Amino acid sequence: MPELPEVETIRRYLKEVLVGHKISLVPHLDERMVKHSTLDAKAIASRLRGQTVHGLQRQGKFLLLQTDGVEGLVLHLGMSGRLTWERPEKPWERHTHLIIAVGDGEMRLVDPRRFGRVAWVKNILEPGLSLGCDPFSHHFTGSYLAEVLSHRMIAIKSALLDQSLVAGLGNIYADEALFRCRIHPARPAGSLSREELGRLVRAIRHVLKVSLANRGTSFSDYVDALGHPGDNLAFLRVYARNGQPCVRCRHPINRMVIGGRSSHFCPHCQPLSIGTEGRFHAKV
DNA sequence: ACCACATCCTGTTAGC
DNA sequence: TGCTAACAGGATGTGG
Repeated sequence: MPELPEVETIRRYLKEVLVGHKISLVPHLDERMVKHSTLDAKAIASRLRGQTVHGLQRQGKFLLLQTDGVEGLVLHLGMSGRLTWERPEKPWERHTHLIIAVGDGEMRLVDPRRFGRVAWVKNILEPGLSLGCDPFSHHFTGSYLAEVLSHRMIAIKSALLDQSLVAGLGNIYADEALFRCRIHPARPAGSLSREELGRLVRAIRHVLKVSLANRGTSFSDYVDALGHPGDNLAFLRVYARNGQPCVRCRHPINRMVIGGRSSHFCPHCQPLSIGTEGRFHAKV
């Protein structure tokens, strides 16, 4: 599933081929992908035609296409969405829902599960996505997390998936970050100490940075704008590794459902009981 | 305000 | 072997 590193990898490539070029045509936009939009599919297609692309920004897992004027297009890849750069003569793949023809190529959105979305917004710089801190922003600190998580009983894993708190994490990197800083995913968010929150912030930045350097994790669907998989799968230490030995202590990795999402962790390195880490082995 | 759960969707996998 | 059912999850909406 495309999370921050995957979306950013796609953005970096598409930006180069799109910016400065004119949209000649939007030959296809499936109405079913247009959600929470101020314009319907037809209107979006006719509005984009003839406009020049001025930028492609990212906020969390959203991509923002800047064209002429202050309005613009918001894209989200959902879970199975792929955004690729193709030759116009290449036949449409099954589940192609959006095609934007620019210069001598086409940007295509293919999304079998249709969890992704396309929306036209009145102000592309303030698209109203209600996103929390960018993990790489200097505002994203242990103090920030302490403030937004204080007295919250929600599992820290669920809190990390809440885009209004931290923008860009998904299931893979939430699990990986919690493993790195040795915090159990089911811990109540408000129970984490300031020291733990500081570790968590550094762990989140680390796992995202490593994945970005590897051009993302190709677990099931993800490929970059040229259709190439990312190289980060080999760097995952807990995600989808249930039953396999922990890379740190050889205990088998556990899987449990938290907030309706599968969570992977080492029960030895990430004890649930508080106040015992580093001194005792949790018994549970 | 906070939190749990249902919803959307289809390709893949587990189970009988 | 072949079918069906469960599963996967990002954002949003609902209801407690």
